[in-house]
Amino acid sequence: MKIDKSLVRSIPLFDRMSDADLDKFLGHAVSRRVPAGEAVFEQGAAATHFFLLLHGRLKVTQVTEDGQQIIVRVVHPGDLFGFAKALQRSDYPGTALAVAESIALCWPTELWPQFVDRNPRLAVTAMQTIGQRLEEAHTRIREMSTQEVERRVAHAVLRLANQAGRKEGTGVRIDFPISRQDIAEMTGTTLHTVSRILSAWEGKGLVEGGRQKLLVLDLNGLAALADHVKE
Amino acid sequence: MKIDKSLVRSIPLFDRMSDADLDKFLGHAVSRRVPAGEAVFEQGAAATHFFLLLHGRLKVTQVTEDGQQIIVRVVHPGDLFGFAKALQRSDYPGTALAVAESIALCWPTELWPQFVDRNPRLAVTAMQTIGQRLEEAHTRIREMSTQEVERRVAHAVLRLANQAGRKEGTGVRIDFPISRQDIAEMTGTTLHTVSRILSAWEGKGLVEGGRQKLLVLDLNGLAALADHVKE
DNA sequence: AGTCATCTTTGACATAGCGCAAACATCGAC
DNA sequence: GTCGATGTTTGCGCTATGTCAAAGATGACT
Repeated sequence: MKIDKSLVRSIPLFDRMSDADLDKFLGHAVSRRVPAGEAVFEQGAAATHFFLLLHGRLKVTQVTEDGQQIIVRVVHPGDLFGFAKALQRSDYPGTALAVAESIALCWPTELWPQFVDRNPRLAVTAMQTIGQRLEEAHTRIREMSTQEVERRVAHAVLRLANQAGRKEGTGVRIDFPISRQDIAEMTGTTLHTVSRILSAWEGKGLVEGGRQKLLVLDLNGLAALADHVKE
Repeated sequence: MKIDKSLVRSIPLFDRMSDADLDKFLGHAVSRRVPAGEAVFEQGAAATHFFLLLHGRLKVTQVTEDGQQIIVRVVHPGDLFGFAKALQRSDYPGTALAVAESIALCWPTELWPQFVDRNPRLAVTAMQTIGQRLEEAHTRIREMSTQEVERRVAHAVLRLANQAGRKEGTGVRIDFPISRQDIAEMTGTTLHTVSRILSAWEGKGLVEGGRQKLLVLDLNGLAALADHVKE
């Protein structure tokens, strides 16, 4: 298996690993193509592998007992995901669904302890990564606790623009198919409300919508909305 | 410094550490008494130490730019807190306030890497701990996204009863001073709404309130409320 | 005992945003 | 090009909750 090392190197989790160890690590990996709409793993399934996204885009979702769905996070190229076993779970807490054609590296979870034993730094950096996710989660909790829907949506869109934005003409295109429903599930609201908000924004020239499309025209304007303390 | 090893042993983070290493670890600790109402550290301050709560109770809070406060979590005896540096932050993301007279062990953050180097397992178990917190955060996000206030409050109270409950007569007493405002900040609502909800519950004989007091009389009844899918 | 600072309760009112429903747009398949 | 599936927009009414306000409780301090 021949894998480009540069992408792997670029992610903090591996940047300090020796070249030999990295080769060994990659040697155990299997790469897997995932067509859009297909799941890499399902919520509740045994956590047999952990993954690194090389290309494409995934959304990790959870479904509540009563059938409601939320988007836990979006996985971008270079992100590690399906970490469950390392966090002492035996099953995946969510479903990872490809929203665009994707390619992921897969390792059997059993290998994780070995890699950590051989390379203690790995555990440290992994912990930092998780720590970052924890912070993001707290940010989200803070927003949901204190901000009204429009500001939350503004923040979510800005984050997407940062993480998955591609310059396009006057604005920034969100670089994967995303529906109002998705945005609703990321911000804790309904697709109706999101639709209304985006329509209003479109009226003000802040964004430009479309079926599963979003183009941000005025980042500053959006940021103002997101930060603006209503007076 | 003489410290009782049994409590420290009982927490997962240290259960696999050798006796010699544990002694060394504890040898570097300083214990600190924190009177109720005083902060162990403040949001934004340089993360000079990390801590282990031996006795008492803390709440970790964050304040938003516009002055709103939320409670990130409650720290119980045996919990590690003020972890910031291990997660690659240089400052504390929140304030840790003693809600009851407390005693904490303190280590300088610089020691963390040493301990990890000497004891790689430590990093693994630490990561598991953080992973658990991440899950809790996601649970909270899920609840805030999909459940109405009353159910969220029910869940929060049940959690408190589990983690800080002391049997008392017919019911379970929440074992530290907690205000309606606190519960509101844990569930993303206002103290008014919490007060109304608790009053209603009191009417149904589920709980018994009081100034900064809460006694749960009917755990099952509350659980029913928490799980009940409204039909 | 009395005073004060904090909490708590409750009422009245306002409204954000949800649920429901129906029309409309877009895209891929045939 | 037509059709069907899937996503989007928009109107309308409703209600859960926030906001504002004021009146009790409770407990600490002197």
